[in-house]
Amino acid sequence: MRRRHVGRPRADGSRNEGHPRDEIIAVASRLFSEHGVARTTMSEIARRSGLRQSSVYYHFKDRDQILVEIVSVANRVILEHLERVTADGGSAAERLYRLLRFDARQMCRFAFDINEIYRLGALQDERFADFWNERQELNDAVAALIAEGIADGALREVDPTLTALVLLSNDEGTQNWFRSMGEFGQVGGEHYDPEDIATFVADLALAGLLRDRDEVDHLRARALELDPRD
Amino acid sequence: MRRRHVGRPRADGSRNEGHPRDEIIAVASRLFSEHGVARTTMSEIARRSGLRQSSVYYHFKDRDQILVEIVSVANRVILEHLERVTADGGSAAERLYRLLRFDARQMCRFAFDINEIYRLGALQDERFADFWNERQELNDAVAALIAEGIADGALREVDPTLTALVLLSNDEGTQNWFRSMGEFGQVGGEHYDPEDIATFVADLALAGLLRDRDEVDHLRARALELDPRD
DNA sequence: CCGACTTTCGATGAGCGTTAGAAAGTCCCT
DNA sequence: AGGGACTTTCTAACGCTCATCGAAAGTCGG
Repeated sequence: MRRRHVGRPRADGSRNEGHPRDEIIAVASRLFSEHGVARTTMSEIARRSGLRQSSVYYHFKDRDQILVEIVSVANRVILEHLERVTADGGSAAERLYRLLRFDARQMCRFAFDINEIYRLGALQDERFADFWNERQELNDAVAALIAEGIADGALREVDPTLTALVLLSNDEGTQNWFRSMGEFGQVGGEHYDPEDIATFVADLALAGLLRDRDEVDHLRARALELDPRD
Repeated sequence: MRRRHVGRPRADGSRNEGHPRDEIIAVASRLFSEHGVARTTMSEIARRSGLRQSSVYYHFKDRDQILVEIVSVANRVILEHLERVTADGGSAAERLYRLLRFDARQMCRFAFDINEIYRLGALQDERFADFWNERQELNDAVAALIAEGIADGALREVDPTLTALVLLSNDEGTQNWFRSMGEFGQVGGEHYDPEDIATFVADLALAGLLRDRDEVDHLRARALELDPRD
């Protein structure tokens, strides 16, 4: 049994089923996505949540707190997929392909910009600590996958840590132009969707890493089978 | 013959040889780089330039104007290198390798963050128009290089435009973690410098694109010879 | 019905980017 | 040498932002 609307009523009379926190997160997420974090004001977030500006601070300590809440989802989605991929088994190369493709797709689809976090979050530790830890976890997992692939002879001999960093940041970089493409319509008259891009990025990465490059077709087929378009 | 200190003297008595514009650009560039664009205030820029806050507006229309001035350099440096590479001749694959490596190196070295521009500049056209046009020019050039490489049989058959976008954004993505690495010391206990990273990124890209992957060693050797560490 | 708790409000303050107009010099012409 | 034009900087002010504070308006449990 849930209490019904405890607390002072809102000025505009609106009521919110479920936690206002969630409503704020949803609204902020969309605004951050549309206008960028820097150009989104607390007033705007409050207004669209049916609240006065200062009321948002009852639910969140400050603006960055909202950000943290949103971005922590990003890493978590990919880490979850990592677990699934691990559970499914298959060769290291196959798991790597699936992870990279999923990550790139996720980046393109993600409600807003991971790159902005690097700017806003890089300095102020503490609050973003969880984010960076999970990021590190992801990076270690990819590095381990690469090391495994090298060990079993499927991949060329590269530095696993460096390669993991480069591959993950490739995915993030992809988001840059994909997002601006959305705003400007197309790039160079062509249109690409997240599926195409993600698949191509994964293809290119493994074509560069595999000893036997013909293997890529097989990996792609497996990935499309196990992680279909949703 | 140059006039000596026309205009009202500064409050703090400081004098500036050369144009204050250049001083402001230099100061802003460093601050943007250290703290990010979003967290750099006009007061801080002014203070370090020996000016009062509002005096900066005599030299620049607004904050973004300073940004535009700085970032326009980024594309231009790479476009210049493109010209040099074109003039030097060599196979399409060789020119592509050199361009990618230079771009990645440039990104790591660049005083501040290209990714932030995508966020801040994406929406407000006009002022950033030149930046985007030059970016497009670069992209077209890379796509043309790839097309040429496919035509002469050196590269696999890929979509030149899509590949160009992905490769360039890879370079940009690299900057993300390279920069945060610098702040946090190292990543995973390892240390990488821009040369290593850039060379690896170019290696990986061409290993994925070349039909004959053994060719990479040759391309790398040529690139190191023609574009030595500076 | 009353006190405790929850949620929102309105008022307020410090700090930001930006604008406007005055001020303090140099330069050039007579 | 004097004075007007020009250049560069200043001080003062405005409107907007994020954030804090204490009061207010409801529900809940006894």
